[in-house]
Amino acid sequence: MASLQPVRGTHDLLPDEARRARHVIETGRGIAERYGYEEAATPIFEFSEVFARTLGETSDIVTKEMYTFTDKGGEQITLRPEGTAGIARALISGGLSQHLPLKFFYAGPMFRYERPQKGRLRQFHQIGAELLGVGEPSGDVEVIALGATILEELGVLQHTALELNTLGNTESRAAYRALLVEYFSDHLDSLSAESNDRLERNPLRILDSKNEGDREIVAGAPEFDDSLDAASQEFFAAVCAGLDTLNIAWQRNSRLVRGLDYYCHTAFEFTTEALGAQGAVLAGGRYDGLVEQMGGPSTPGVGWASGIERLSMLIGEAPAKQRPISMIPMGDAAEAVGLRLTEDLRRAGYTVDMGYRGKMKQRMKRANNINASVAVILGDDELAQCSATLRDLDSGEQELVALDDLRDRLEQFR
RNA sequence: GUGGCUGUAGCUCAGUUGGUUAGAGCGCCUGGUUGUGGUCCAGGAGGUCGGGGGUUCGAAUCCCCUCAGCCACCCCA
Repeated sequence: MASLQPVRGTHDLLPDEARRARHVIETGRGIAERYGYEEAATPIFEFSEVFARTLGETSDIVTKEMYTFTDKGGEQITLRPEGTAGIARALISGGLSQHLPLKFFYAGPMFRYERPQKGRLRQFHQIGAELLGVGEPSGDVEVIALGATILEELGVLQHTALELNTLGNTESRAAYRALLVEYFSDHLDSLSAESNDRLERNPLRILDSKNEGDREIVAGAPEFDDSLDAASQEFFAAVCAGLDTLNIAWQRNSRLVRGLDYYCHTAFEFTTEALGAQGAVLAGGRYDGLVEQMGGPSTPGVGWASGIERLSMLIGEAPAKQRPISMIPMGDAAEAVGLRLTEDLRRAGYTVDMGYRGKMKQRMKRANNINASVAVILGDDELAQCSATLRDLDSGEQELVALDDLRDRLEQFR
């Protein structure tokens, strides 16, 4: 076995898998454009502070998952663990606030130092969408609808369920958090060690604990809805109503919380059973406080991200490759003619393969292996008549065609 | 980061209580066909049994360490 292993949690995208990833990205990009989202790309590394400040000092991502290093200039740099912070930073540093609302689509690699598992990698890829400058619930609806449409187009929507929750506005969230801390503090001894830890850092997370003992205690915890003020309730109701209008099925999950500090109001996840413990396929929410927290003007935002590898695992086979035409010259004279024909056809838009060596049998075999639809055979007999033999590789039928007519005759094999 | 399972040819796997040159199917290469693939027949190449150390006359097989994948926790995409 090769002693050269890829770095843990990374993997190669060989053509088969690359094609699937490309299909996911192109589908996402195409649909995002119909919704008015334009592609944007931010650097894959930023000053560490961009993530540390926005994701929350106590979040898991910041405390243990960031790939951080000091560059040769002494700067603290971090490989991006997610896409939203970079977009927000770009909004501020590019002075884009005066062009709001802005609608961005992005695709690219993300990095998190985690223990790898199926559907969980250290370098993984996401597509994502961000809507900036829209504080209305219709923004949430649009963003979720975009996600649903992409999943549908990829053929995976039926394998997912949309879970929806609200975290309320800042005031409601703070009030609920206080109630939770008060409640759980009375049960400190019964809570798991992990949840004790969470009480300090992110008490909402306890609601989502899978620990049996925790669940019993959680069952008696205060309900989020009781802490929601009128404005927050109204907002959530509007989002739900919008989804209903669009016939997007959803279910309330009052345990659904987000790990990142900047989320408020809507939180959602399209989840699946098909990926083991990694249920989230496409997830996001509203982050009205983020841009301001980074030092920019107060700017509402809502968006989501989706794991390309996870989507790829759900879609099965990628669309079929283009079937090439196989050029098969026999001898030096034919080689030169074949080279020229191949180039002409390629420039005319055909996909053409011409081998670099080998006897006819080997070249035919290669034509078969690459799933060519037709072989163009050029030998002395053909050249003498300024013609080529076309062999239909599916039917096995072949015919002599004048070189001048070649391009037209190949039209049916495109 | 914690716990568990796994690791034999390019791929999927077999390998009997430790015993001689580690096997199969698929794939790959060559020939049967001086210019005809996909079917068929014949032959061939390819493995330091994840890596390192140990026990033993002898290790793919037993023990320890390590790396990687997978599963659960955690977290999420």
